[in-house]
Amino acid sequence: MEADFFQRVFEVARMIPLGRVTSYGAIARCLGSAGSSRMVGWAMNLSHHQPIYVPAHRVVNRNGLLTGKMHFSSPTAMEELLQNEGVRVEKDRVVDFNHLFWDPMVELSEH
DNA sequence: ACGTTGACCTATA
DNA sequence: GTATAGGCCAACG
Repeated sequence: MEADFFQRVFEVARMIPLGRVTSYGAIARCLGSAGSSRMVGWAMNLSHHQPIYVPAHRVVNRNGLLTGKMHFSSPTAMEELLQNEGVRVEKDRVVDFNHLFWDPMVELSEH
């Protein structure tokens, strides 16, 4: 069950519940490559080229900052998508990020 | 082929 | 608490 790193990232990203957010490091750690958090960002970049829908807007950095919003169709598309799901975004930052944080490793482990 | 960049994180001072 | 350094691996020029 070893798929490409990017493929796995897409899988986890799709598992993110609606109205929840996670971080690159959490996904990278869940995949076993804790230090490869940067590759998660690259994977998200390729997510737009993927046939499946990948909610890249639900993935933010450790500080809950929308660092990748500039890579979206529009500079405001990311926060608009998040707010559309009920996630409050202020100044390119997720409000109550700690409360909305979704750790794939913990959630999948307890399941 | 080599050097730089990048949607980041952790550690140390 | 902030500031600085190192690491990570793939894509781009």
